[in-house]
Amino acid sequence: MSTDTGTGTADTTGTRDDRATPARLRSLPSRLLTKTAMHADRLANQGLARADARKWHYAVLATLQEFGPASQAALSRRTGIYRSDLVAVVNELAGRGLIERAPDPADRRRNVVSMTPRGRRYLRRLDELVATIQDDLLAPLTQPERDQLVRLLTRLLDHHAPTAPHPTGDQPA
Amino acid sequence: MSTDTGTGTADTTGTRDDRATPARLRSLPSRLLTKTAMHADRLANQGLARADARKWHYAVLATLQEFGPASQAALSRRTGIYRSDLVAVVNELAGRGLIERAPDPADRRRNVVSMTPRGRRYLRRLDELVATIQDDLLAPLTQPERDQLVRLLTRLLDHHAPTAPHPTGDQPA
DNA sequence: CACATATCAGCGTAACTGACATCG
DNA sequence: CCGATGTCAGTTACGCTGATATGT
Repeated sequence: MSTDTGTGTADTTGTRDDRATPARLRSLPSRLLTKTAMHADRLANQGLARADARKWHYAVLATLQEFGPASQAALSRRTGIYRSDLVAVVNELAGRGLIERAPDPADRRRNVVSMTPRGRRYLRRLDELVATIQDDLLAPLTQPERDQLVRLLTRLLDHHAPTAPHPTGDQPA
Repeated sequence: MSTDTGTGTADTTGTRDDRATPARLRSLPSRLLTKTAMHADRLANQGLARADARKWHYAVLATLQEFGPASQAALSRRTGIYRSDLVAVVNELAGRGLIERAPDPADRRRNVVSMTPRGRRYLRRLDELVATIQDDLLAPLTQPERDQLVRLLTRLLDHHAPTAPHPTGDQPA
């Protein structure tokens, strides 16, 4: 006993039960995750847009601050952004004077990317924005609930992405 | 006291701390959501691919079964698939004989979409696949934990998508 | 020679927008 | 004339895959 309107009671006429999500989809974990992530992304993008930034910019700057200057390859591995896509991000950040890209004298293949003072100030602003975004996103939850959510998601993620080894040389994380 | 390697201890040399995600990103709820959703999507796609299906196909078929025959516009609202994109999905499903699209005699703008017997059988198969997928996705969690996760996500979603009104005529859900 | 780095060019999918003809 | 419906064309972002030139 559950879902079975079968082919019976139709709604060919149109305007009635309309616009309701079917039960089987409503509580599908994978769907819930996707939809919620979508809203989270929207919030994040809108929020960061207030500083003309996107998630990638924040990821790179935060990584630079926590680990210090690094090559683009290292940045790629740590942020989870593909080497190929990272180029554009680095270009943009460098173009705005937030980071600097200089050839590594020790290894001439590399670019050493480092933050500028302006980049550091900018990152502080982004940190605030990000904090606001998370708060907005998690608004309906109490603090313990938020912690629980983070724990549950972390466990799912750790289980499905066990410090992924990478065949090609890129990292899909 | 928390995160502050500042510009100090660098890693210009390359191979050392490499490949670790910065603390500020690691537990960011929005990031966790996005990443987890990404893995969930991957699982769903892989799983459904075993029956040459995608999420949209499942959504449409499940909706048809629960509400009976409906116009494409109604399907769009209930599934959250845009009217424009729904066309292709309906084409595919119809092409495989899983649904039927017939002009509505009562309202000549409409197509009445309904499932065929073959579509019903197919949906049963998809239902099994989907169940397996969810189980795979939630593997690391106990049943109460799974329920909790669903509850938390549902609350987030309900809060941020309060039966969204739609300006244009499409629904962004 | 095998490997890493930076870069570029391109693909597939998904969400989304706009326009348009048809019809109520 | 307004609004809904089905359809098509096109945009943007993102994840991901080569391939290539250079250097270790």
